[in-house]
Amino acid sequence: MLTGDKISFRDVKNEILGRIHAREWPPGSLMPGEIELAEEFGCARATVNRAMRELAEEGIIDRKRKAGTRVNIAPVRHAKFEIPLVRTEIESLGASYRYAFISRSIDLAPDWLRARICLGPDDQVLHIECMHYANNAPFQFEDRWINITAAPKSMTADFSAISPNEWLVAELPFSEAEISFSASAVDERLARFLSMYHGEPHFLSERVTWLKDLPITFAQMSYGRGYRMTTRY
Amino acid sequence: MLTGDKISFRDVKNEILGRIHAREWPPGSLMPGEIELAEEFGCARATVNRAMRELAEEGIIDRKRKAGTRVNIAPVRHAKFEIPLVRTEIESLGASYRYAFISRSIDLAPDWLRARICLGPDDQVLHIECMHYANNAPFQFEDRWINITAAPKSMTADFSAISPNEWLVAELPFSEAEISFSASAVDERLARFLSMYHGEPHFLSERVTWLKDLPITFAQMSYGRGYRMTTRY
DNA sequence: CAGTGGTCTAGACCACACA
DNA sequence: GTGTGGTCTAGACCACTGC
Repeated sequence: MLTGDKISFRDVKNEILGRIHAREWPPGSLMPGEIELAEEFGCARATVNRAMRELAEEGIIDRKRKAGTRVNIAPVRHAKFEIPLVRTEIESLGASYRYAFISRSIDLAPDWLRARICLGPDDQVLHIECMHYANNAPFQFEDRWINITAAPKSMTADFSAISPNEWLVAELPFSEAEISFSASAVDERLARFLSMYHGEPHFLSERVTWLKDLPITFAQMSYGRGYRMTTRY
Repeated sequence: MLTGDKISFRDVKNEILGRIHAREWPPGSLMPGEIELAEEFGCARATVNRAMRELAEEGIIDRKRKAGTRVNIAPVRHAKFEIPLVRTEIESLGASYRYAFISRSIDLAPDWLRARICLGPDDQVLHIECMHYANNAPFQFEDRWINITAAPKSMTADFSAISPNEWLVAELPFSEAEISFSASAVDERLARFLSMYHGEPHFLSERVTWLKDLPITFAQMSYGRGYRMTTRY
């Protein structure tokens, strides 16, 4: 367990993980306190604290004041997915990126959108459609709605040159986002843009972002054939 | 900014975030060092360190020794998804859970599986198929392959009573997992189990887990109609 | 009320990466 | 080399919560 002369919080973490895996501290059981472990490992309590805090963040253990620390029975695993810019995503695949603008319009927010992101009946939205290509093959169709009240500057942005995705990240910080993934069938129009068949399954990502309770944007990203989202943990 | 008499790492974090949002430290710029900030905020360096470390973990800033800390130009956002037991997932929706065993067999690992998770040509696998229901409606079809070499105990488990999902979580720790999501069309057999139409899109989740380079299990989870995976960040 | 984790401090040394 | 972040320490006080 010694990697050097001093005990690192990583050593402590690994040792604890090992004991949990070895069922030395079985799921549901109470682990020793920080002070006790610090003495056993010959390190400061802060070191044990950091190790255990990280394990708690990862969902391996559960900590409560006064009650102590327990090994989680069903460790709720967390998978972390990176949410990059489409361009970054494509370029990191080693492919060339191309952006294509499709349409732009300004409308009263349609009812379904008002309901979805809590807009008033008189709020106007900027509606953009565009495509993202990887090596000139259709990669993603972006259907973007921007709340003009929250982002008046979007009116003057030139979305024929820069994608709304990229413009928003650069211009508008957000405090909160909701993202969801599902599978859906492409309709006839979408099928043409993505070079797919009408009714073919596609991976759909929907995103809403807010800046302090003020809805900024709603987007539907439809991915082309064969897209998969992968992560390790 | 003061929440009490002492400066918390949360205060520091919020203050830094505020300045980044206000473009006081624009994207790509070099931020002051830890010592300087600690002096400005009137707290210890460790406090600033923790604040900045968390911001770095969240992808907001980028830290390098000697080079200093910079605001990320394109903050790579991370979305965290919980990966619970199917049962837990269903119950937390307020629905009743039911498990149904379908089939069990022991075979030489098929070629596609050997290639997928790096098995030898003579390795045997336990193949289980089962269903998970929410309020008696089809929720998920689980197609599970277990590496017998890595998990000999699985041979004697009673998978007609407990789902492989649950058995594995309880019995076999893993050190690493890969998970991926995609959209696919249901084939004829799957359609019957999920009460869907042949060719209908469904959300597909694939998972591989390892224990120190030793592949343990591969699973395909096919979700029923309308499933969506959602998170906030 | 008392015990456990949560956090802050002040100081120290180390490791890495840039010049 | 030298400066910046990375980490450990020893000690202290606080806050929550179960008894």
